[in-house]
Amino acid sequence: MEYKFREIEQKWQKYWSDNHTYKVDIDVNKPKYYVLDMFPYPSGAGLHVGHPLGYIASDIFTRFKRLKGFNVLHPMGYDAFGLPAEQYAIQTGQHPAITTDQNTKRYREQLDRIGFAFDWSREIRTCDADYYKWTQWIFMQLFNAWYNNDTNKAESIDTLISKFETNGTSNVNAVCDEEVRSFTAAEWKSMGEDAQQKELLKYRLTYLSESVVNWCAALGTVLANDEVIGGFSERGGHPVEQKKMKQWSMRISAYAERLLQGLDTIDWPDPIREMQRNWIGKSVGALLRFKLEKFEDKIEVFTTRLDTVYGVTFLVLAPEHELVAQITTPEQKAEVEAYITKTKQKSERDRMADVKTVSGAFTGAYAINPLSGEQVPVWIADYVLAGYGTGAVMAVPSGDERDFRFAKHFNLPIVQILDSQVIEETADPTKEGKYVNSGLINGMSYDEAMKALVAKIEAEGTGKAKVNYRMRDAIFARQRYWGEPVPVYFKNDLPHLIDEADLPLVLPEVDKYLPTESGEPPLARAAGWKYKGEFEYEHSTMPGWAGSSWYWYRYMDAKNDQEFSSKEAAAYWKDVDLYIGGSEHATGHLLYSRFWNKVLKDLGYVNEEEPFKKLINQGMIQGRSNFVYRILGTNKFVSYGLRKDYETHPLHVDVNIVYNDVLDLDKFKNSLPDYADAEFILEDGKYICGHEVEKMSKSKYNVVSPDDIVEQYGADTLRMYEMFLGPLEQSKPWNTNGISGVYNFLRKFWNLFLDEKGNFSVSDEAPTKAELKALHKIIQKVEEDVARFSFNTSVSSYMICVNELTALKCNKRAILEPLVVVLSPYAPHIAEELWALLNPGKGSVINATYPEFKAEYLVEDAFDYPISINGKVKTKLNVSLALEPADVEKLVLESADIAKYLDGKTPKKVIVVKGRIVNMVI
RNA sequence: GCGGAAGUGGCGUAAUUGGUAGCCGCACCAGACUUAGGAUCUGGCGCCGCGAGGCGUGGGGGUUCGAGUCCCUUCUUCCGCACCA
Repeated sequence: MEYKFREIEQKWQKYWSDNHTYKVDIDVNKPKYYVLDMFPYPSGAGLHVGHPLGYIASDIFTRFKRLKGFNVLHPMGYDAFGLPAEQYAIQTGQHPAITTDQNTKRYREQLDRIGFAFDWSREIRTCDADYYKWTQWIFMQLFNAWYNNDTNKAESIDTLISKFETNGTSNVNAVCDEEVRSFTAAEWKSMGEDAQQKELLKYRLTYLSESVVNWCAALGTVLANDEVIGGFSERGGHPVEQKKMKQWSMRISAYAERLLQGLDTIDWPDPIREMQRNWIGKSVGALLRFKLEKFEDKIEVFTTRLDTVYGVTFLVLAPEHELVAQITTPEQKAEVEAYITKTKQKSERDRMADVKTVSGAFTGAYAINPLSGEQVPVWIADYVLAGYGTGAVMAVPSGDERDFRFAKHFNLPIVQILDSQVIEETADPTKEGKYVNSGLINGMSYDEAMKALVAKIEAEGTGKAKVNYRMRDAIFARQRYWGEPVPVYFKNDLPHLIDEADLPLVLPEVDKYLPTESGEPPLARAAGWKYKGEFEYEHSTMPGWAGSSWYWYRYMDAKNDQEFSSKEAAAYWKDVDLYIGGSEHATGHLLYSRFWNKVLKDLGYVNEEEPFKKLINQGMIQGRSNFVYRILGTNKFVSYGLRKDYETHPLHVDVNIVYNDVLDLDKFKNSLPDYADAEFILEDGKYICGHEVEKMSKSKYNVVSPDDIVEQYGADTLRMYEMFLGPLEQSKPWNTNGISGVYNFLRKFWNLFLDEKGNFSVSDEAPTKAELKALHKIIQKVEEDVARFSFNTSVSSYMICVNELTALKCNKRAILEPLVVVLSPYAPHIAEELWALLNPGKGSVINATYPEFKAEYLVEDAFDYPISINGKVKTKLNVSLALEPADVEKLVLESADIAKYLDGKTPKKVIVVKGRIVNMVI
């Protein structure tokens, strides 16, 4: 009876599907556990061997938890809206729904072949109207909510309206747009419906506003900040420019502090939490107003170093600052305007790349330092960003390097403010020492000075303590076709939600997936697409992150057509216990999901403040490319070791026709017409290829498909080998060469269950001590490894166990049956087959119980002590473990064998660590 | 520039509390077998050395009876952020 993995795997995959083995339901008698994978975008290329890495790990964890008695939710679905399908639709005219459906089916086939324990009855696709109905519904909740700073949570917009009706704006402490009006209750009531709606829009958690956005002309859409990398689009690498447009946004900035605080409560990798902290960018400082000379207006600056205020020798405004035009003197006008023009011409990228060059222009205006009363000139410079803080800074050249360079360049004064400051060559940002040249705070330390200054500015009304966040509100609209329609129509140019009863607002058909001639998004093409036949719908669609910002709740109750998820389901499944996915979503999906989750919680729909308790980032599987070396100008290829003797050009060769870096010459000749009559210079009769680690990609011919591996070695081998490659979090290259070791292991494991004639046979004899020890070692090891997500070390340990049992010729049921259960999370197909042979008719091994570890089987009575001298191991001595250190020392000193290493000397000191080591100092 | 992660045989890696560095596997070498195979089995395999022995976890220094592990310093690679006031 051979190990026929193809038959076995097909058989059990069918069994699982027919018997709904992995379907789970709410069961209040069992503890819940929720294991989630970041759901994939179903691309046309299908899965390569790197994609399932995280899914395999989460699957092992799921199966293990089930064996441990948990009710485990482990669903899968598709993040199916997205740009690639739409770009393809533009090229081919084919509806993106069709290609998406094809790709999804292919993904499903590929996933099924790997033998995952997904509950497919809960499958979701974000592009299904049944699903996006609820994405639209959540959008409506955000539209109908505002953030109350007094209660520190989102509330229904109704509570804001009633505040307006009773007291106007006077008792409202909200997160809102900057240019909100102040009004009394009477004024509010007399405002008129449209004016009221216009005002409310400035408070809603999702709102329409004129703002500067990242516009990508090549993709024909705006992008969120996290979709722009170094001035180029994340997808496609097209240039992105700043443009002022009316756009939907999400008021994520309201949650900045809670998003920051929450990071301390979740078990996530430090780098991800750090990236989110940076993205949120909290800084604690103060706002300070400088009065302008000759004008009524004041310049407000934000500073984190209020203590340096006496070192201010000039102010700098962003060139876009609203006061620039007003305050510029006639003499300086030409220079300032020229500078502004020059800045505008520079792209975002140029501006970022060119950090070294100092540039700026003097406005001719002066402002008064509110603390020192000194007059300081007002400049403009592009190192001050319009979008951060107030768009104006107080320049302290002694303490800030940029200000220092600016002052040197334009010959502005530099004033020392701390006695310990060294400012000959460069700025010194120190907080040490006592203040000098600093009026009020002379002689004080940093802490004293800060206290005194904050008290002073708040008392005089020239400023206040202030916390600033770098995170901006998130743009929530794309001028594209393949996304969720926004459930909004326009009346008198104002947005209104459609009736909840009219959900879902279905994506309409269009004749082309391109913008209209007038530059409107594709949805503007939809013929007769009007709300109640009368009102224009919003023509933008939602961004890619909309559908993924709440999907873990849908899995809890995927078929519910009354609610996005029932209260009962949310109360039982609560949150995701383990979330596995790539780190590329650090500041996108993982931040937006936390944001929506908090909104849903504030509005009373869910219970958890944080959606993902533990997060693990699986590493990337890189490609390992192979190369052949063509001699220049010929069709002759020289083997790797001899290539230095010729002038060659390296060419990528398909890794699937190379074995252990040896090229299959026939397959190579057949691979391309050009190669049909290729000639070779061999070494040792073989053609050896070069190799290099690169990204796995089609163009580098290093893509390995899981389908091919499953076909050749089986899914269990693939699963175990992916884990065997190394720690889950680490990036590592895929090299199919090593896989035979894992395959051989499974065959060796299988052979334990066979007699000499190759028939299935296990004995009911009592196990020996050595056999029990081998078994309990692996029971313990796998338990520990899974708990710390160290899946690679388990695989080695299984190998050790099977090597030991093979050497012991163990075929005993008492050992092998528990071993099948222990292996089943990693290699479920072979485990099912053997479990069925051991226990005919008893059902799936997933319903077995993980065997109990008993430490007594691991106890040894003697130990080979390493005997070291000055820390270097010289020999060993077998001593009973019952002996105490003093007795061990005595035996060591008496041993003639050890005496010869002592060189006749008496050790100065002997250290005996029981059960570990003996060290002698001579 | 700032922040983070990581450097161990030819390769992927292991070493859970400071206690025998290199487990497990690949590749390689030698042998056996013969349905001559990208098969299977046995043995070897960190480096230098015939050997005794010496050296060895990116480099340098330190703490310790003892350091891959802790501390200082330095180099390299990868990732993120990047005029953030």
